[in-house]
Amino acid sequence: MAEIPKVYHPSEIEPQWARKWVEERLFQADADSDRPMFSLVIPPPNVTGSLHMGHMLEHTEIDIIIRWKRMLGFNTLWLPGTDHAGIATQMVVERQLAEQGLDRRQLGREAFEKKIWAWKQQSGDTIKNQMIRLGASCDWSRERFTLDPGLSRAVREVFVRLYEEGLIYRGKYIVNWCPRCQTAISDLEVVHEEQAGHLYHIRYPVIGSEEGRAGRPVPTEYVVVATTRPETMLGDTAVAVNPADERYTKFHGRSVRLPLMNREIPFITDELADPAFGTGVVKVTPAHDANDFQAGLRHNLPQIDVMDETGKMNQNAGAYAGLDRFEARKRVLADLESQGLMEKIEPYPLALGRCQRCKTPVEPRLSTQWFVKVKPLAEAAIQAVEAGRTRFVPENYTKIYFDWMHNIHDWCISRQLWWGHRIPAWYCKSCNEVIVAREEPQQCPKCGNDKPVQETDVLDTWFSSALWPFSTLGWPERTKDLEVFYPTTLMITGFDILFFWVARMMMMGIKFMGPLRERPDDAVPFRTVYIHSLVRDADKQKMSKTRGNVIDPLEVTDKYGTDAVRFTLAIMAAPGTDIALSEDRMQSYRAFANKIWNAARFIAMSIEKAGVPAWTPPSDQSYKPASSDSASLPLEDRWIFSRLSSVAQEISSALESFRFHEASHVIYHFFWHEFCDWYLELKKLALISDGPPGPAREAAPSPQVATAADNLCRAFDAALRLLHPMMPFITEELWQRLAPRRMSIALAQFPAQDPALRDESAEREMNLLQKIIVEIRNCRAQSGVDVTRKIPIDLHPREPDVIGLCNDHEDAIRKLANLSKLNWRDTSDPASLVEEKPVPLTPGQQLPILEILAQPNPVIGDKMVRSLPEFAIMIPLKDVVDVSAERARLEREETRIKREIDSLNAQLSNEQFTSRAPSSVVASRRKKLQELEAEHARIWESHVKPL
RNA sequence: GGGUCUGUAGCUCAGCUUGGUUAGAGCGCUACCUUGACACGGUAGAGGUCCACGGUUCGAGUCCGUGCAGACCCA
Repeated sequence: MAEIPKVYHPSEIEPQWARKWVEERLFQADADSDRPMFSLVIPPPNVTGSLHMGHMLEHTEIDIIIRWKRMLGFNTLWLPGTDHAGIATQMVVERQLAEQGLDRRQLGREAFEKKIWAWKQQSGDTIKNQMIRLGASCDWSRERFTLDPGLSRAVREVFVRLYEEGLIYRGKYIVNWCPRCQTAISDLEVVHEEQAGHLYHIRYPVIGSEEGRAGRPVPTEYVVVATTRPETMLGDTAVAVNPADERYTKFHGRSVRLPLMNREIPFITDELADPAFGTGVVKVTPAHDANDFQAGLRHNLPQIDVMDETGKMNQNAGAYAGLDRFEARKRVLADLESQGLMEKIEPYPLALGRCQRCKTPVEPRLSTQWFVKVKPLAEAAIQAVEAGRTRFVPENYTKIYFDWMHNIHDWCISRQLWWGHRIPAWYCKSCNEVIVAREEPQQCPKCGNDKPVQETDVLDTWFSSALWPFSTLGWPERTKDLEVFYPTTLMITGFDILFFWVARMMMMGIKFMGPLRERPDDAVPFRTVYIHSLVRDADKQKMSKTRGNVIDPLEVTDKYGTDAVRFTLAIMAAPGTDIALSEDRMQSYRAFANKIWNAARFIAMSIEKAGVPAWTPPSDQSYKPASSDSASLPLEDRWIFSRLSSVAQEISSALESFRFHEASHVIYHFFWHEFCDWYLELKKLALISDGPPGPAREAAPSPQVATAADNLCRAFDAALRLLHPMMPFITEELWQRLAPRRMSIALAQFPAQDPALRDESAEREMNLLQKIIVEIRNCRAQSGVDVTRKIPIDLHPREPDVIGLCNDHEDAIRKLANLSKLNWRDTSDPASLVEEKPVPLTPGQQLPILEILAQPNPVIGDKMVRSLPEFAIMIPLKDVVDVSAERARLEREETRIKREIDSLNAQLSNEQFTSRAPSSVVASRRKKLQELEAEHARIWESHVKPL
C-alpha cells in the first residue's frame, strides 16, 4: 500500500470514484444473464429542482439494498429517472417568468413548453449529477423520463384501452378547482386543514307565509339554513329537509324566496339534509358542492354557476358579479345583516381544503373533465395484496392501503395545464363527435369532416407515474427487459405517496401486465413495498424552506463526506420512526470513516515495517484465514474470522428485513470495538517487535509474521466488503489500496455466513482474555493507579483456561493492561486451583461487609484483591493510591448482589413459581442463585487492608 | 367523526412479534492519558420508578384495557 495520509479527506476520493463507477458502467443490468434477478425502479424525483434529504435517505436505502444484492451475485437493476411533475414544474417556470414580468399566456403554449423543456434539461442534469455524487449505483443506460416518447406511447395506449373498456369517461361533474392554478385537481391533491371558521345561520322567507291579511305586513315565516360558505347561496336552487323530519312537514311542496337574489326556489325533501345538523334545513347549491350536485340530479334542479375559473363571481351572481369570492362573502354577510336575515353566527371549526401545490383554498366547481372509474381496478389491487403477491413493510401500511382502496372514488385525470401528456382525444367541430385514438385522426370517423381538434387538457402526472414500473421497461413493446425485470422485486418509497402512486401502480400494473403473464403472481408491479421514514430536523420539525431548517445533501456531503452522511441516515433509519437528523451525528460517523482510514493506515505501516511484501488476495474471493489448520492459528485470527462470519449473518438478516439501523450498528460496532480495539491491538504484538520506532526490517519476515500479515489483510478485506453497501467510497478506496485489483469492491462477493469459521471456543477464550485485561484496567483505574505507570500484578486463576491464556498471551495482557510483570500460578493441575467456598445466606441475613473490609487480611497481606468467578487480581498496595474507591465499589456490589439473592430466594420459595414456571426457567434461577452466592462469597475474600 | 403510530438514560433511538440474565447502543457528560494507526483518538466511569393507572400471569418494559401527552393519515 502506498503512503496514506493521517486524516481522511473524503472529498479527495469520492468524486473520482463516483465518476469512475459511471464511466465503467459497473451497474449496468444484463437482460441476458442467467443469474437470479433483483430489480427496482426509482421513485422518479420531480424535475422541479434538486434533491433534498428525503431523496438522499431514499436513495441511500435503495443503494444499500442494491449493492448488497449485487455483491450476493444477483443480476441487479436499479432503474433511474425523473418525473415531469405537471403542476409543480409548470409553477417553477411560471415563477421564473413572473420575475421577468411575463405570463405564460403571453408566450403561448408552444413557446412556454419550450421554456419548460429547457428547465427540465437543467434540473434533470442537476439531479443526475447529485445521484452520481451520492454514489447511487443505478443503471444510467436505462434512465427514463415520464415524457420520453416510449413512456408517452404507453400513456396513450393505456388511455385508449381504458376508454374503450368504459373505464375512462368524460363528463360534467363537481371537481376540486384551484382558482390560482386554474385547473382541476384530484381529491388527493387537496390538503385539508382544520381551522376556525363560522357557521352562518341565514333566514330564507317561506313563500306564502307573507300572504296574511291583505294589505298588512305580517311577521314573515322563515326557515333557517346553516352554511360555512355563504357566498354560494347566490347559486342556490333549492332548500332541503330530511323527509323524516317532522318539524318541516308543513312546508313540503312549498317554496322559499332566496334572499339577495329574490329568486323563488323549491322546498325539497332529501336524505342530504341531516336533522341533527344546524336547524335541519340545508341550502342546495348544485353547481358548488358535490353533495348538492348529486341532490340536484335527483330532483332535477338547475345548476347555477356563480363563479368563474379565477374564483371571481360571475354575471349569475347578480349584484356581486366581478367580486372575488372572499370579498363577495363579506358583502353577502353585510347585506344579510342589514336586511335582518342573519339569525346568528357561530364559531365553527372547519376542514378547509387547499391546493396541495399553492395552498389556495380549493373551490368545488362544476366542469367537464375526464375521469377514471377506479373501482374495478381497485378490486384487483386489493386481491393482489390479500393474496400476498405484494407485501408491505412495515406491515401496518397494508391496512392503510386496504382502507383507502375500499373507499376509493373516481379519479379526475384531466388538468388544465400546458405541461404534461396531452389527452389523446379529439373533437369534431362539425358533429361534436369525441374521438379517442392512439394516433391523431385526420378526419372525423362519424361525419368525415377534416381535422378534428385535440383536447387541450393534459393528464394528471400520476397517470403516467402509475405506469412507471412497466413503461420504463418498454411496455407496450414486449421487450426483453420487461420479460426479465418485471415484476420488480422491491419498491422503496415514502408513505406520503402511498395513495398517489403506490396504489395506482398496483392498479395499472395488474391491469396491463396481467394479460401478459401466465401467473397472477407475476402481474403486480413489485413483490415488496418498503415504506421508509421521514427525515426531520434535530428538533423533529419537518424540513421546509420557510422554516429555514433544510439540510442540503450536497452541502453536508462536502462537509462530512458522502459515506458519513449515508451512514448517518442508515443507522438512524429504524423502520416506522422518523429521523431526527443532526450534523452532530454526521460528525461522529465521519469519525468512524476516519477510524477505518487509520486502521488501513496502521495495516499498511505495520506490514511494511514487518518486511512483508505486498499482499495478494486469495483468488477465490473467500474470506477464510490463510492456514487451513485452525489449530495452528493464533487466537485472534480464529476469533476475528468467527466474528466475521457472525457479523455477515447479522447484517444479512437485518437487511433482509430492511432493518438498516441494525445492519449499520452491527458493522459499526464490529469495525470499531472488535476489529480496531482488540484485533488490531493483538496483531500489533505479532507484527511489531518492542523497541523504538525504526526503519523496516532488513531480513525476510518469519513465516509466523507473514501469516499474521496475510490474515490481517484477509480479515480487513472481508470487513471492508461488509461495510461497502453503507459506505461505498472509503471501502472502494481502501480495498484498492489493500491490493492491486482489476475489479471494483462493488462487484466483490459479500461475505456469507460460514459455519466452518464459527469457532465458539475461540470466542469464549477471547472473551475471557478481554475480561482479564478489562478487569485489570478497571481495578487500576478505580484504585487510582497512575495509568502511565507499569505495575506488577498477581493473577490467581480459578479455571484452567485462564492459565492457558496467561501462558499464550502474557505479552498481550502485559501490554494492554500496562503491566511490568504478570505473575500467575502456572500449573496443569486443575485441582490445585483455588476452590470456591459458597457461603449460603439465610434470607434477610446481613453480611458484615464493612467490618470485614476494615480488617487486614492475614492471607493476602499487602495486596488489594479483586475476586471474580474465573480469576482474582492482586495489586500490590504500595502501588495503590485510593483503596476507598475499591471499597465503595465492593459495598455497592454487595448491596446489589444481596438484593438479587433476596429476590431470587423469594421467587424460588414461592411454590406457585416452582410448580407453574417451566422447569428450565426454575433451573436457571437455581443456577443463578448459586452463582450469586458464590459471587457474594468472593467479596469476603476481597479484603482491603487500610492504609 | 374514523384510523395509524409514538411515549425507555440529558438527546436520538433499539429491545416488545415469541413475557423469564444486572433493560442496551450512539451522541453528549465526568475523570485521567498526547503510548509508535487514529485527540475525528485511548482508558475508565456516572446516568433509567421503561408516560400513568388498572388487569391477565408464578412472573410484565414486553400481552390486554382505560387514561394522559405528542405526531400523522382519512372523512
